[in-house]
Amino acid sequence: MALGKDYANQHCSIARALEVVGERWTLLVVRDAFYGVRRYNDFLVHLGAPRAVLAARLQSLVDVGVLDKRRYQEAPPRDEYVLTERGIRLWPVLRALGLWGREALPGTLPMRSFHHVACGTELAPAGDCPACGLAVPPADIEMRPGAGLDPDPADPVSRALLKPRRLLVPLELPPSESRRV
Amino acid sequence: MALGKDYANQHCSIARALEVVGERWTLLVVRDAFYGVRRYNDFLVHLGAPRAVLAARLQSLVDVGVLDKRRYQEAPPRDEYVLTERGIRLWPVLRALGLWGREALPGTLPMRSFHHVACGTELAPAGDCPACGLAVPPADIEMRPGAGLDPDPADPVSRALLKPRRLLVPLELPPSESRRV
DNA sequence: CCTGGTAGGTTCGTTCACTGAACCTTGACT
DNA sequence: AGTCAAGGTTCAGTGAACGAACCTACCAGG
Repeated sequence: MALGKDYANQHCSIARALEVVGERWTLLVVRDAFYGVRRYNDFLVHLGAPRAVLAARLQSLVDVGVLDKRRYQEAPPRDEYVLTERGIRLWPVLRALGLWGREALPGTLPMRSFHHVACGTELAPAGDCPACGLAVPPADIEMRPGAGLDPDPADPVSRALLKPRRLLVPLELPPSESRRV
Repeated sequence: MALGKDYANQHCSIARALEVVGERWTLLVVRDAFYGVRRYNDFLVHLGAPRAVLAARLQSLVDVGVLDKRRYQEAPPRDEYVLTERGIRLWPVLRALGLWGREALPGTLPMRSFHHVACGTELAPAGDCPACGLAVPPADIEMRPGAGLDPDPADPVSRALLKPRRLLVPLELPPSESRRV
């Protein structure tokens, strides 16, 4: 958000958090990372953000320790962006935002639902499993598509996200798909 | 965020929520509303946002039904901005952000803690009361200042927020205080 | 009647960030 | 040598945020 001076003297944890993840696109990048997106180009086609902005956001998320940039291939050199422990702790924020967007805003069909991978039960609003009575970490959550999703999206990342998927599992696009940008 | 086209075709509840509350200052306005701030000038001195931006944010929050603008005095005409039911449902978002800002970001002293007003117990991360085993609505939460707060802030709103306060209770500033802007 | 003060804004010029398009680099493949 | 893909950077144009000044309505004191 490039705020610095104004938010800095707010003496407030909420303001501090917003300094880090409050800029445009930032939380959507983190959301995609939970959905398994790891590569620059996949973020790009899924978000539709300008390349320069995406590069800046990825860099700043790495700088604050939310994402880790790591080499996954040497020739040609390719990096991927993976959520750190600190980034994974942002899940309750995304969860709360998504819940509010779905329930408090009018005329929204449910886009995705989140289930405990061990038992299939849909998670309670607080993020725990009603059946097991346990707090469910993001790695044990399965995302399932809902009625509000576009059934035939244009970009390959959205198409891959139409299938039920466990959070944080890297998204692997079929080679034929990655060509359609 | 004036995004419209880009976020709009994201088919995602998180993106929809961010369209509404994702702009700079917006969530801090909502936070202040939870703390009892209701008047334009109080938001202004506490946030330090430009007047034009604050006016635009308040108006857009009224437009989307998060705040209600209502006349509380006729002569001279004075309006106050109060959280609606829809706005109050944003509490889990602020809670999650504040928790992350405090626990995941380094070097932060706790600024405020939140307690169940019925028993005084500090709330669990999910927002429930560990002693009573109940989900606690914002109206039953008491905010208490923590070690990270500036003990002698410049503006009267920050000074008023140094005392333990129940959420959503309107902030009444002593007349002598409101003069020091 | 004149001045001053307060609440709640609007207007305006400057600065800064976002946008979209084009371009660049590295390495693999043919 | 030419082409392709990934992952960027650069750049001009636009829109939003910023800070200061100004405006309006009302009341109080001298």
